[in-house]
Amino acid sequence: MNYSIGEVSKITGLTTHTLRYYDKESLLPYVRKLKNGIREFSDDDLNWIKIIECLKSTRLQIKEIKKYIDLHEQGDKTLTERLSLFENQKQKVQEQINTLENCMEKINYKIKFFKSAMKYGSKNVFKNEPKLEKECKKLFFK
Amino acid sequence: MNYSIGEVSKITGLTTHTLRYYDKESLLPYVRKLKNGIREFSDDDLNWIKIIECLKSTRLQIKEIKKYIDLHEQGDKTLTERLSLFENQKQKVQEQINTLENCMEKINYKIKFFKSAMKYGSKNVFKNEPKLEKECKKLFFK
DNA sequence: ATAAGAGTTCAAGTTAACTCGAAGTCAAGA
DNA sequence: TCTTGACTTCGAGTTAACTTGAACTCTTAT
Repeated sequence: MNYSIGEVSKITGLTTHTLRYYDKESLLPYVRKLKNGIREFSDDDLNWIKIIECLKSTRLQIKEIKKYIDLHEQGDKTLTERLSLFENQKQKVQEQINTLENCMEKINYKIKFFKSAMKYGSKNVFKNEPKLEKECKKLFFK
Repeated sequence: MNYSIGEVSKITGLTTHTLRYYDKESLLPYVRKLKNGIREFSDDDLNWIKIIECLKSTRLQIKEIKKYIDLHEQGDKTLTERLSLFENQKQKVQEQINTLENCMEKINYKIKFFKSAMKYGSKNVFKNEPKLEKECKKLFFK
């Protein structure tokens, strides 16, 4: 299947402006252009966009993504480099997950705290629920 | 224990500039000031900073953090609001974790792919490892 | 014939969260 | 006495990733 830039915009939620911006930044190296200059997106291009969104969600900067695409275009001689780029990124993503899971614990604690405070008043939470006090100490005070 | 701004800077890795900036933005509502205007940070303040860092890592904006702090300062009548703020945030964090775990799968696939490509050449990976082809389809093509 | 949707270049604006520097003050310690 | 580290205000600069708009062209469908 082929898609116009407008269709891709609808599918991905990115504006046509943003898509052309990505193209200009050479993040979309495989998008064909017809003789009249009109971009023709393929399913593969949609997948590239998904990969870009994926990498972006891990806070990889556009110039880093570009770097990866450049390597990709240079073929198999850059495999080692690409491997280490991804191993590096894997570690970063793992760190982010750990951080978020840590936050999640804190958020869950807070939610429990607020619920208890709505019952007893915030000053009486620990009196009524000593477990929460322990949890609090674990989370915010080592 | 009490800490000067310089000490807090060393402990947290934030510059004194940033700490004063946070203070100005009222993200540090409990930092005392001595008569001579010098900030005196307590362990509680250090914990507040940890909470800020935690919320920031979930991409909560400073003005949202400020909003939470404002609610906090208004006392128990804002408990419901704070609860829903955190429940909202919990959902967002869960989404982020899901996204990252999805990315992680893709990254792991890529790593396997690169390793295989280094053995067989990128064009021969699927010939030699049909499992990878399946995995590829699962990840990038629904 | 005209509107819709595609294209181009180019420059400027936006937002968040700092970041930096200047310019000047104040107080304590070696 | 002088350095260090704290303070203040103020304003400008930075970076990333868009975002917007202008100004103009080209093609195709109604």
